[in-house]
Amino acid sequence: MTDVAVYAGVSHQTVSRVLNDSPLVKEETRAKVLAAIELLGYRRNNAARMLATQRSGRIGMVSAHLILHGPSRIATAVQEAGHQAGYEVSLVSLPEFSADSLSRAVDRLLDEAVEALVVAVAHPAAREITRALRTPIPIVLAQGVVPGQSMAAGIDQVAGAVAATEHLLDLGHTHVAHVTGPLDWVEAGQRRDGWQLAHERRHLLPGPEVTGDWSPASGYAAGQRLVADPSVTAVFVANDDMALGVLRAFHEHGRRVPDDVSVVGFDDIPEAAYFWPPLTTVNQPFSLLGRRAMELTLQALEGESEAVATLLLPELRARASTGPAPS
Amino acid sequence: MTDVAVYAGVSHQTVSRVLNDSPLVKEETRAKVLAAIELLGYRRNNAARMLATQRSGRIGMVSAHLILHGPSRIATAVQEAGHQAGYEVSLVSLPEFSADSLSRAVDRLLDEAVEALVVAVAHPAAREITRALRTPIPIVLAQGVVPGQSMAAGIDQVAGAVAATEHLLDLGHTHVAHVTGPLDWVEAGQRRDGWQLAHERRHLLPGPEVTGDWSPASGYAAGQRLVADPSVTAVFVANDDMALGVLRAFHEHGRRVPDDVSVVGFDDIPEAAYFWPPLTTVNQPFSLLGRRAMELTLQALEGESEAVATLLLPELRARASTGPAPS
DNA sequence: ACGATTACTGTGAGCGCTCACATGCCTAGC
DNA sequence: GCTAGGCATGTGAGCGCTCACAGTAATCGT
Repeated sequence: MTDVAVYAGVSHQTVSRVLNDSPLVKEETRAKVLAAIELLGYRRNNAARMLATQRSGRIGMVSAHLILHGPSRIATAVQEAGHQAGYEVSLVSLPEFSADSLSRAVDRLLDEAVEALVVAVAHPAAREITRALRTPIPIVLAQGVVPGQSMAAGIDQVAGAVAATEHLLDLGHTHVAHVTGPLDWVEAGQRRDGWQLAHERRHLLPGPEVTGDWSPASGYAAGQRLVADPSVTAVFVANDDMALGVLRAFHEHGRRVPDDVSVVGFDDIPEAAYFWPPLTTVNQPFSLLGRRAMELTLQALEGESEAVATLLLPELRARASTGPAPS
Repeated sequence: MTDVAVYAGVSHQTVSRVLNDSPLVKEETRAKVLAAIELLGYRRNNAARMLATQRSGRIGMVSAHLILHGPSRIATAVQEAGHQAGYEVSLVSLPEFSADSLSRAVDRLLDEAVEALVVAVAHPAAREITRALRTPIPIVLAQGVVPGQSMAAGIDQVAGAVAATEHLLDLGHTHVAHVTGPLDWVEAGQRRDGWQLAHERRHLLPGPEVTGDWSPASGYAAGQRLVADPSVTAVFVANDDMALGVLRAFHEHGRRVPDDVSVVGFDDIPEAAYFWPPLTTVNQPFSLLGRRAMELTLQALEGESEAVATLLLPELRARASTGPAPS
């Protein structure tokens, strides 16, 4: 920086002003400085800047299972929203779901002097752990959100599951089976709750429940068990990947979809519309969620009072995999 | 840090030594310092450390289309390998494929003082742009790699495409149709080359070629065009997502897979084995690629001579979507 | 024509750490 | 008993930037 200053014939402070777009620098001087910067290939040293300003301009995000559709969409959306707000977003992904690995990830981010933390980990323990953190920075949850929680943005999983289940009940099915996700995920539990709630509201007994792990393979295994039960005419599967496995199991056993059995998924992955048959599913507004989470973060950063959780509404996408109950 | 030093009754330098695991500090003193750190909730200021050491311990990665399977797998693998080597990995994703957006992403990373750059962008221009960069840091390519290139790790797309095509020719098909990816992706071109090469080697004429954009929707559109051609008994599709669309188009037109027509995909996404029928496809060793790219990066960081590109071999996974040519 | 304002630019300290070096202490060797 | 050498610790400078403040020159009003 001194080099630039000398070359442009000004003081280091003037160079600093040019770099920070200060309005109090003469156009002519600015041009000289800019030219010197260009010529010398100068880049401002961010570490020094951070040290002097006591700010990092960085927001930390911790996420898990980035290979899955939902988490990866959320991470992308948060990152983009952060960039737009002029922040750098550091993403650390958890190798596994342990308290230990979470706190190591947070540690890592704290070392980078992040000014806020967005936690998108669907494990119920995530809430407690992050709450127990003794740091003054704002923490926003973007997954595994329960209603009424403060500083959190989520998608209403219960509402989505109710919509999916009701869609099937409306078609005349008397009960709906359910393939759950791993129940240590907040979302998996909430989708299961919604499925039960929809039955309760109509005074119906829910169909059988099988637990999966989000993977197509687990859906396939679940499907094979459901095939054995002839009373099952409708299945609500907790995500699209597992629904794919369920569809395959039904195909293999000659059960036609939707003639013999209807299937609904969750997530609306890009592939879902091209399954055979095209999958009725629940679309989640991930991009919106990312933006909302970032809004909350920025508000907190500006010292606004703690906002309450926002729950966004997912939306049913009816396709060919669901039809009236067989008579 | 001074606070800690005072509290522990030592000098700031001793605290620094404890923080850096220096062996020249007495066990007793170390314990005192550690206690003071714990009590005061002290965290070392990384910005100051970077400023003093002139090192950032950070590797930059630029990637595009993180929603797609391949790119996201590569990014995850690189990040993990970097962490294991004690580096922080900053990932910036490109909103689009322009030279401008690439150089902005690189700028962003250079601002963070990254010590090396991993570029995983499949666009041919990426190579030129990064090469033209006037920075002394090592740059490693992890996608869009052509053989013989230096400082790059890639997966041999041509070999994969040859394997896929030959698998079909071996089954007695006299020619294979091809659904390409967007041809401004290096990988899409290379898979197309491999498809042609396999035909040439057997002195056969390749079947029709349709261009897609990686999405299931584009695969579906391509499938509808291929259905119209009764001579098409085998299709090599440049990725699994498009293959899904192709399968659906065939289903809709009553063409049985694999009895009437065989389909091969590329990528081996987790869903592929559960398509209907299960999709024969080409598995790419993404995790290995990520590790390899990081190895190259670390070598370059240690000042080793420029290594030549590594090309990893993908592997055909034969499943039920391919069968003998109809007689 | 003078001080009061405005517009721009310069000065020096300090952010929190590590580096190179200086110092003090203890043990071993003769 | 004295010194050479190793171990443990302390000292001060400086990394590259921004902040608060102190100039200096040009402009204005009366």
